[in-house]
Amino acid sequence: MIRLLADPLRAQIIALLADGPACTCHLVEDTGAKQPNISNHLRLLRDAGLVVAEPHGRFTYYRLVPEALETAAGHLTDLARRARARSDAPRKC
Amino acid sequence: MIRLLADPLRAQIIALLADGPACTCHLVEDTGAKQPNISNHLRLLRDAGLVVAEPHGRFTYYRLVPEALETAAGHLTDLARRARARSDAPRKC
DNA sequence: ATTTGATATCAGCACGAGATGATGTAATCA
DNA sequence: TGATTACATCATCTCGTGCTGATATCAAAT
Repeated sequence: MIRLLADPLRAQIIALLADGPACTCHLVEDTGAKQPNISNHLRLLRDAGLVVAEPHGRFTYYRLVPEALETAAGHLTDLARRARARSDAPRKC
Repeated sequence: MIRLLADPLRAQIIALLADGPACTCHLVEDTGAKQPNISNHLRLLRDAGLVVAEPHGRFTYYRLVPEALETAAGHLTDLARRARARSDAPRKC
């Protein structure tokens, strides 16, 4: 799921959504990317549970799911913790 | 830098290194990937400061840098925190 | 000194992911 | 109803990135 955070445009979308829910047109305007492109990325983020879509009339608001980001963060923190704990246990060749 | 954690093979390398420092041959053996491939990935991880190389004779031990992972984790946690704080401030269309 | 083994580097290729244009759908407004 | 707006989906193309084979380097072993 961290894989999704790698793409620059997706990272920008997530950063924008961190400032509060926004609809597709906002993201298109702010990023300068074409609308189908944004929609494609939003679909991936939605499928991964990183964002949720909230239809409001003909607008679709997208909202970040903090828990998903925290799960990813926890994964990285755990790797760091394990690395520290086993830092003095190199494998033998 | 999170970009580097996206690739599956690099993620596997990092997971292996979280169990303690290991040399290239270990990673080649454990992942089943070809040696030049592993070396290429290690180079990228090294350039990004995610791992450090420690030459021991003709072996090269690689060690995870926990601080780098924690920095990435902190970035994600911060995004989650901001998203929570501004969750009820949707932009107007 | 020669060989062997571990690793790094380089050039070329192949494949997949992102970008785009065209089109479809649904909701609002005239 | 027809027109317009916001968004989603589809087909296609391009281009970057990872993978590989060949080769170079350097250290230990013989």
